Amino acid sequence: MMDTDDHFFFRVYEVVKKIPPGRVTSYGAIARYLGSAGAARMVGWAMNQSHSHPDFVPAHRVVNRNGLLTGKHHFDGVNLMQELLENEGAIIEEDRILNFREMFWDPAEEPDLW
DNA sequence: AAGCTGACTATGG
DNA sequence: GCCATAGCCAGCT
Repeated sequence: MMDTDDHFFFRVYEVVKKIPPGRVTSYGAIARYLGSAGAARMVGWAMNQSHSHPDFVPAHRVVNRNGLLTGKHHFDGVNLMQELLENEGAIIEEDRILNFREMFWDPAEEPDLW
């Protein structure tokens, strides 16, 4: 485990930045990938602080396990998150990604990341 | 220092 | 399939 602790947020950003356009993932999937299953809430917190990260972090591609845009209220515009996702091919209705299952991207199943 | 909070999730009724 | 409950972990008050 080494330095995973201090770099937890950093690692979260690294993973989020690797989410391909047109794909989305969940907080839990990221936490699990980082070896901290159950730290899904921390991933959410990391997103909350993502503006502090020097690089662009596509936080809009991270939603909860139901494909619900739980973090939309944290974006500038109320519908900014939704618009960004729709621009990438997501079909959203009432803050929920209808084709979530089809867009889902699990970092733990991506050999390229390892 | 102790308790609350939250961009979560899994489980049971 | 929807609602309530309980773990979860780190930051914030």
